[in-house]
Amino acid sequence: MGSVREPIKKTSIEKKRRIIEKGFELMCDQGYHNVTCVDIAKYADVSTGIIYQYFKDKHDIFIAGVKSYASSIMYPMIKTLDQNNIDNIKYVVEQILEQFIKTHKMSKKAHEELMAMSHIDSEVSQIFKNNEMEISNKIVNCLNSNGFKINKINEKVHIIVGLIDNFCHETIYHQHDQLDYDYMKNEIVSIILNLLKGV
Amino acid sequence: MGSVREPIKKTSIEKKRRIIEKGFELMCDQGYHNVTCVDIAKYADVSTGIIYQYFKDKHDIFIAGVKSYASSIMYPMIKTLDQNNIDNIKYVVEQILEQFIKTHKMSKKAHEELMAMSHIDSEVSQIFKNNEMEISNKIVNCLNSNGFKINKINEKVHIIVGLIDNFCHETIYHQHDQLDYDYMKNEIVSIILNLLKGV
Amino acid sequence: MGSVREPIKKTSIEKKRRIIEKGFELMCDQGYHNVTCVDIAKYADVSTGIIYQYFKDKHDIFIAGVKSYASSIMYPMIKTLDQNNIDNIKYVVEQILEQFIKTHKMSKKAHEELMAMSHIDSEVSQIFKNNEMEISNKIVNCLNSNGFKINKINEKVHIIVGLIDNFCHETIYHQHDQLDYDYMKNEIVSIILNLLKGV
Amino acid sequence: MGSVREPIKKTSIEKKRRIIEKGFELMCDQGYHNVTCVDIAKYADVSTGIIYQYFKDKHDIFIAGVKSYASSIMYPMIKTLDQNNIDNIKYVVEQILEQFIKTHKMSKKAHEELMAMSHIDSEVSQIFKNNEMEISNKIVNCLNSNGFKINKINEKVHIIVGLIDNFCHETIYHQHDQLDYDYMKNEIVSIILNLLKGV
DNA sequence: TATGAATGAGTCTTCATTCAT
DNA sequence: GATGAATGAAGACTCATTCAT
Repeated sequence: MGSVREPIKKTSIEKKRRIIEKGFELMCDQGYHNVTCVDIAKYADVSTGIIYQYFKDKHDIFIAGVKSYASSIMYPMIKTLDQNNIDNIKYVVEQILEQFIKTHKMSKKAHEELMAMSHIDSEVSQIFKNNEMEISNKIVNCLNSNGFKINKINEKVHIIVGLIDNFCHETIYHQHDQLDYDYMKNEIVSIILNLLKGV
Repeated sequence: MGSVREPIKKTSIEKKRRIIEKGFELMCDQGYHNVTCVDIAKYADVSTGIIYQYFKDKHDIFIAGVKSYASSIMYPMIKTLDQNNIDNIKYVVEQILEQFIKTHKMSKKAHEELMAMSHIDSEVSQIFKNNEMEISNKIVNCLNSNGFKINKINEKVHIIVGLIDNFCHETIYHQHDQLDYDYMKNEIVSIILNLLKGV
Repeated sequence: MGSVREPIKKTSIEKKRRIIEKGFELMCDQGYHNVTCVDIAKYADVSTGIIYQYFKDKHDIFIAGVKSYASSIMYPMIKTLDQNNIDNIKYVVEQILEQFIKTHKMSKKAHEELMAMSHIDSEVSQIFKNNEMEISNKIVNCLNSNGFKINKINEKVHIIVGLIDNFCHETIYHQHDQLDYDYMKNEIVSIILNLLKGV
Repeated sequence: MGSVREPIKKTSIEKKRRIIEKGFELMCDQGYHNVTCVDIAKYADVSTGIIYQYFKDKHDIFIAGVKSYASSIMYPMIKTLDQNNIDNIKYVVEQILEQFIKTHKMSKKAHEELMAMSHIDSEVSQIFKNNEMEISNKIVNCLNSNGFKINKINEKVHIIVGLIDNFCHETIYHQHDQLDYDYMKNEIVSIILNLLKGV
């Protein structure tokens, strides 16, 4: 009964990595439900059989991809938060906003598919929830260690992350033709700064 | 080439309605991709054949359900906006927020499935985009006709709708254990009022 | 248990006739297997239900059409054979050949479908076999009553009918580009005359 | 989009061959329209899935069968034509006639189904038209290379092939009870020889 | 008689997963 | 370990025929 194995040889590790990378790419591009395991095998240039040596099923590949993707978009954000000692808080907020948009723009299609899946797949949604939590905590810590004394800081950071997220999606996907996005950005930054100011 | 027919007789119209209602219910509950047309037929207590008389395919049923659902959640909101002459703006905002949450709470499962689909199905996303646009316009009109002179009103209303939407989801789905939702709600209402105040 | 009924009222008789005519037309045009009973009902402008009052099933309609068609192509041929007292046998043969081609040209599509069905449907094939037999007998009688004393006349007439049939199909369907059809016709007429000459 | 694949391994080639052979046999026996792909799979003792790896659909299997069948009935005829130097033309003609009948007798059912399909399926009809053309050309070449100088040879050979074809069908399928088939055969041979004699 | 909506068994087709090599 | 041909259960869709009105 073919249970999933962990590859040991270097070539095998590389092969598993390629299945995740290519498989995830394909599923994001074509949609999880529109991609077959044979498609993935072909695209990753491996045999169909080998997939079931390293993964339980198609879903398993996707989850592996999501995890890898999630940490990859986390990484630059965390780096930004770690580097900055917050002299100029406005600058930092703007930078994070920019970074967020940039990261999402890199893979619109992937992001859409992921958002979809996060709504119907509890495993995926858990990964993203954890991610968001981690980012929120990072921000809270960052603020604390920079001497900000903010009341109800967790609640505020949640609102902030939501604002950023929304604006990001608005910018990338909706493209309401007549909206002045620069104005919106400034407004959002100002709301955020206001939240961080107060008691 | 069995093209889709529109029922004329009263019993048939009722049957078509039931397919939409029951089919949508089932798809939202079990997930669009986990439900077959035979399932829908059984659940709606009709034959499989009749489904293909009134709908092109499963997707067609879903879209019909989405449209019906979308207008059903629109209706109370619009009514609230129409009724109110805004004496007490704070009261109105709070009311809308409450309504939004209430409406969504009524059908959590449906909402998740719909959010998922709106990310991968352009037809669904279009319906929601239109919906959001309409609500935004309603709000803008409401504000204007109540004598509010607000600069960049469209942009602001978009930010507001996003804030409401986020808070609503946060409240219903995430349930971050230690967050003080009442505090968050007040904070959001205050941000909104601030936005509506300014030039 | 809806057994087939014979219509009595004039409008009903007319309705049955229209089902045969239109149904046969449609089946010949689109192919027996590509036409549904609902198609036929629509095309004949009757309800689907009524079809099963007058016919056992789809096949039954086709057979009725075949019978009607078969006698309709028989009719002119028989008339020609009846009219002619064979003064000039060559002239008569040529006339029959011409008539045969003309009749077939009128409904190529129908004829193809009929030929197809006659190979796989014993009822259809029986109708055509009877038809051919009748024509052969007619010819034999005609020749006899015109004073021809021909040995093995049945065998010869069969060969003749086959020759005519072949040439007719060749002319209408095959259209081998470089063949001299006029020459072929003359050759065939000459073979026929030769057959009729001998002892 | 599962496109058709060509088997490489020996066992697969054999499997594809069996699908054609058994599928064609079944379709000829039961009738093309009365056989499903599942039937074919069962009869050929393969899974339904594999059928769609090697063939587009049922029709595709049938065409493959027709091609294989067509060349198989061509082969002995061509061999006869190639072998003979025509010392005794009458003997050769009789031999061909005999061969034709024998080949057809071997698979009456198949032949009927094929004739039917050739009337409604352009792909099938094309195969047979090509076949007939090839045989005609073979005969023409054979005659030429044996020193026969025949005017309008193509036209005559077409008439001859038609005569043979007709007689063959008459013999096998119609079985008109009172006809003297031996006499008919002699008559046909004599007509053929007459045609080949003349300028 | 007449209607045409409704039925559901039957077909085609796909694809996650297995297994002989 | 690796392959990819093979499996067959399951889903989408059709249509001859029935039946409530």
